[in-house]
Amino acid sequence: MAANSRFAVAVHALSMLAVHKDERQTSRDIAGSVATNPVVIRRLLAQLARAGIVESTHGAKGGFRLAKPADRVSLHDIYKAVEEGAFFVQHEKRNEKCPLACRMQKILAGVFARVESKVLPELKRTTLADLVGEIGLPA
Amino acid sequence: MAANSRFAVAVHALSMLAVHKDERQTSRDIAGSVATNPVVIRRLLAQLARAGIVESTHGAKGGFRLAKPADRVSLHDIYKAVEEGAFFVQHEKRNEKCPLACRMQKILAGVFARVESKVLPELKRTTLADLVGEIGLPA
DNA sequence: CATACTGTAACCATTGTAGTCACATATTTC
DNA sequence: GAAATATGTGACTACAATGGTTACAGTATG
Repeated sequence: MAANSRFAVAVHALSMLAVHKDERQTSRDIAGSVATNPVVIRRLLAQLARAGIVESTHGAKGGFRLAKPADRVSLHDIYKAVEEGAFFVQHEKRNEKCPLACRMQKILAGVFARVESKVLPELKRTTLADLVGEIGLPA
Repeated sequence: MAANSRFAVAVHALSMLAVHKDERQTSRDIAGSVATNPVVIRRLLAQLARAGIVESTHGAKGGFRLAKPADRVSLHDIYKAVEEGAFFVQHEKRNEKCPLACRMQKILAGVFARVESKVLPELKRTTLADLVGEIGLPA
């Protein structure tokens, strides 16, 4: 893995929990499906646990499960939990003495806000349950 | 600068060219406003030149200018020129023997495509001229 | 020819992410 | 209670992307 695939991996892992909603899944199980290291999964799911999306139990027969029904977990919840910040980033330095540079800051903020206002509703509308529905029948 | 601010810097630089549309701007001029190194600007504008968005001339009195009117340069054109790939990225590895993992690929692709279908029209609709219009009157 | 530009290679520093090992802690099972 | 099985997390390595910088070849102007 090279690029930032945290969101994709999170959705994959959570879909797995949603499909097997009656058994706990271990980080090893999930890592097996995602083809990565269990520690990577534990770190990612730790963030999702802090966001109230999953629950974990230690010890034998332990593992992870969803903390709420799949139709109450939106992609936006997941995104917020695992990715920080916005889709676009401004350059933080600029020449404060340049009038254009100073105005660009607000203009770019406006552009980014407009784009985000298109994306967020789509992410909020889609839930884990929708994705699981697309899978067809669970294994 | 830490994060990926190429798109923001590109918009900043191009706005500058749009505002001063009768004089060529040098990479040094632009770097002065953006507060970065001229080479960084030249590298970025070289990509925009390949995309047909700016033109450059070498030598004394040389520099950069827009290759077409500001109302014919959309933010989408700029984005395509300076950022590669999509907004979201999938994890490329997965357990090919796991039925869920295999289906996740298509499901994620669908999700990402839906989000993109919300973003692209917004980027295509907005032009450099729109941004320059927001600046108020040029210096 | 001197000057003033772009284009680009080369290199360094920084940062973010993934991957890995190790281990403290918690829970179940026997 | 001891053994087995989990999570949570610190520490470390490897790697890729980005930005910043220096240097220089090529090119246009006057």
